Amino acid sequence: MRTTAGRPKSFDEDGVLALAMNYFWEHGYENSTLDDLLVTMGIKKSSFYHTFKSKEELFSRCLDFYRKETEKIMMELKQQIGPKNTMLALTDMTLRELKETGSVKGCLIMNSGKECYKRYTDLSHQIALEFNFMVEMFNGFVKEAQDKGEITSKKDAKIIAGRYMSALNGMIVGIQAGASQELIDDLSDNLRELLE
Amino acid sequence: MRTTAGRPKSFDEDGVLALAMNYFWEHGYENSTLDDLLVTMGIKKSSFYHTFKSKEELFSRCLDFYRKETEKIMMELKQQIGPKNTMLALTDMTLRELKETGSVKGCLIMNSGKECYKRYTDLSHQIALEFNFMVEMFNGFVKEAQDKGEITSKKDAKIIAGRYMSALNGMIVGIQAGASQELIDDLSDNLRELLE
DNA sequence: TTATTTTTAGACTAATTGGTACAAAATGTA
DNA sequence: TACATTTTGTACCAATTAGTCTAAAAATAA
Repeated sequence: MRTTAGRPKSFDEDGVLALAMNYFWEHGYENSTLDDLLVTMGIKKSSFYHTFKSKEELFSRCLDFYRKETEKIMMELKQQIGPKNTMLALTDMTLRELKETGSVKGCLIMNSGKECYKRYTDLSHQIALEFNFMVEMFNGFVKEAQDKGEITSKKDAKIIAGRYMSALNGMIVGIQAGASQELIDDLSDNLRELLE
Repeated sequence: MRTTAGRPKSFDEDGVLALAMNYFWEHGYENSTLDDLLVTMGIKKSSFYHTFKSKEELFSRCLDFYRKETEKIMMELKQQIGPKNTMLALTDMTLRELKETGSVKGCLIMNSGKECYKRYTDLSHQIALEFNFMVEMFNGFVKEAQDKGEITSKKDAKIIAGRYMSALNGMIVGIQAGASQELIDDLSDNLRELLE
């Protein structure tokens, strides 16, 4: 199946993409320097620019990678624990991350939306697409949960999904701004109620 | 009342603070360069460093200024339209800003919380204080609104206030990530329902 | 006037940044 | 072998950044 001549690529593109994505996720776009990313990815600068156009293009591909990866993970989880519990798992994961590491990263798409807003128009446009893609996925989850009777609320699935996402993001921003444990506890109760 | 010798300060400290605060609010902390800020404040670099220790200290003072200013405005508004309507005004102002300018800035404290999180520990600590100060203020508003019968829900005021703040921030992040008008409309409906 | 302080103005620094250029070595195919 | 391609290494670049320094002018009090 190898048809091209020359030295073959020694690194897996998706592999380094995953590494870069996690670094971006942890540090944000602008706060990730190219040198940091290169160390993380384990490749040299010349090698990087041979494969990727720029830091921005790398980030763009990471955003896409993130959304696809998230979707894949959620779909697999849905098979195991059902749609409602998969959505609740997002809240649980956030709370567990906070307990175990002392901080929360939040959703890469949301973080990037805020960071790129009104400053990187190309990225913002892409982020809007990824965001709405995720909204659609959540809609599907809620719909399925309603069909299965996991969610008894007769509200429009779109409304439930949107409010849940929004409330989750609100909680994350609150945590990052310094919300008390008491407030965090109540906000997570609220999240669970939203899926009843 | 003037006792000190020497040339008197030609600029009002609160005045330039307000100008800097608005610039930070629009552009964020790191994306506001010192030169931009100096132009905005209308003072020279030497003059700036004579009065302020550093960019970080300026920002710190702006955060404090913002919170106090916000509180003052909300207190005044409360006198005119009552506590519940004052809280609802935050949502309305956000929606109006979006309609009129095509974008939303969000709350400076929240924005800064995200930007400084795990990176500027001193600022993060201060932001947590400002944040919880605002939470307390909102609690007071809800309590008063319940006493007046503007809010009929018997839920704990703390819970209502926390959920409202969180939902508002969730909507703002959503808008900045590219939420559809349909979603925005529903989230603002939700915000109104939270204060019933 | 004299002492004190703030102002402007401009040059300067040291560090960081994303990105380019180039050559040599490595690793494959034909 | 000849050719193609990727890799490493290193040097470099141009721009941006927060902050320092120095000196002279301006505005006030005593």
